[in-house]
Amino acid sequence: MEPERQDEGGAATGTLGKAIAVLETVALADRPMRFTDVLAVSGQPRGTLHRQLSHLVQEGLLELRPDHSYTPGLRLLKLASASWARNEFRAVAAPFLEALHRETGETVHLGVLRGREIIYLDKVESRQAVRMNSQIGNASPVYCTGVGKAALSVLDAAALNAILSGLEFRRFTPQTLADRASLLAELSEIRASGIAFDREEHEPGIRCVAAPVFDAGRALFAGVSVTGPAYRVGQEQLDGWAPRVSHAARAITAELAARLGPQR
Amino acid sequence: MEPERQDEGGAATGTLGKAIAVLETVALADRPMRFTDVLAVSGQPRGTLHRQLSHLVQEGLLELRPDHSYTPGLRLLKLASASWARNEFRAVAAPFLEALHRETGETVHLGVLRGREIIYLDKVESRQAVRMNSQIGNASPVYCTGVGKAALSVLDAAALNAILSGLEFRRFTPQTLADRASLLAELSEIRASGIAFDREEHEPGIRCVAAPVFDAGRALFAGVSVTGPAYRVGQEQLDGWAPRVSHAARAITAELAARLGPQR
DNA sequence: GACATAAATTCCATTATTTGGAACTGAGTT
DNA sequence: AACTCAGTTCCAAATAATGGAATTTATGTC
Repeated sequence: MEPERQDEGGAATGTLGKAIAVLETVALADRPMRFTDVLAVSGQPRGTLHRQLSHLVQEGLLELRPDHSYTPGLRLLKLASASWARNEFRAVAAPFLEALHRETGETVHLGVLRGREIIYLDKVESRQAVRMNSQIGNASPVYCTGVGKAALSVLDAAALNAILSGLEFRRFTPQTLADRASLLAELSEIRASGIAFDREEHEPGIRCVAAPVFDAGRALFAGVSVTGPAYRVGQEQLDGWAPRVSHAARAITAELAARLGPQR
Repeated sequence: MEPERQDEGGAATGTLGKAIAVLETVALADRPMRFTDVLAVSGQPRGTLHRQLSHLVQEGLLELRPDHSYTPGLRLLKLASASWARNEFRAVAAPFLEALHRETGETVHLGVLRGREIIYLDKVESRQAVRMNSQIGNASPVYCTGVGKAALSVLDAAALNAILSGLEFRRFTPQTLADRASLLAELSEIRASGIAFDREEHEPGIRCVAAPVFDAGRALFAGVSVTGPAYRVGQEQLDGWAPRVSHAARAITAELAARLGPQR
């Protein structure tokens, strides 16, 4: 057995960590799971898992339906609601994302740099509020997403270096920038133009334009993007959207400085 | 010390329960809390609390900022997104709530009966997506809210009796129905009309019209409401909205039966 | 800049909780 | 009636949490 993980963080969180892993398994599943379903993926002994699920149910984080399937509980929804409403960065950016979506008609993302990955914080997809899609909270590589490259482009040399060293490149598509030199070259172009593209570098058939959003004082490096399918969105279209994306990104950056900057 | 709680559920959830209590304290606070702030409300020893917070941070449920304040973490946002998107009942009702809001211009609520309380599941307030307000997940008394009385009105005698026995009435305003007899009388009127009002019975200056939503097969009893301030919304206005509210409630109820009913 | 004060963090023997294999229950099937 | 499978309960052993006190680190004051 592996006694330690090499990842950042380090120490084990004991009981809580296992319980949250179970919670996440159930909450992120695309359909209600029954006891045996959870047992199969959790890799824990029956007795242990049963007690963990019982505790989660008692706490209101999960709900046990009459048919013995587990679903997210109302208390989780409450925490959900609160953490969503109180994420300042997301809240500041939201109206700009909406505007960008109205202007382009395509999917708009807000992603933030976290270690060596991009985590999606918000997404605006359809005009009707189909908010909080499951994409939110998910991680993607920095080096082959528009938002990722945009965020990298505004890092200082030291921080960039810290991320690049130890970054493992994987070729997702033929277009993926799969080595340090290509990425660095691309980043200096992005620094010059203020715009990053994803030309089917992560997923075949998916393109995007992105621009950086940041608040250096808070070590916040992020990006906004407009994404579309390649069959409908050509390079000219991306170029056409670039000014709007850039404008939105600068507006959010300015708003961050104004709203969060002059505190205490 | 009290060895047991008389509340439903019973057994203690040990470590997890305490950790979640801490998580909730921080996540529901209206501003970032520092260690001492949490210590003051948690009532736990320093060492214990510190380890709990550390674990929550390591799990990504909380985030520790450079200024030593704790805020909800990205993993909580991820769980948020998922549990929000996957709550079937909320998702089924959402478009009808939107429509009701467009028709009335006032705040629309969706609340569900949980034990002896109403828990708010969704809320549509402004046209711009200010969704997931902090009200969501909060509990209110059944006997003095429109949604609560609407939900009670569709319960069968046994279930209603189980809730009423042991219900403690509190007079929030001069209009509050603060005893069983008044409430029962009101409920039979609601049963006859299919419409419940809150005439400043819970909060002074706040009125609403509500109608019941239910899926008896799943023991789901809920309600939708349109709420407004008394200075702007008179009884005539509530009466005027009543048909629309009632229509929305029946539409949701029907949709539930169609979407959730014929499963397995 | 040095000092005083408060806040945050670490330590570790004690204590309580989790662990997990196995036995039990009950519903559905052959 | 015997069999299977999902879910639940049990309890001695192993493990993780506890919490008071000491230590380090931040913050404010003169």
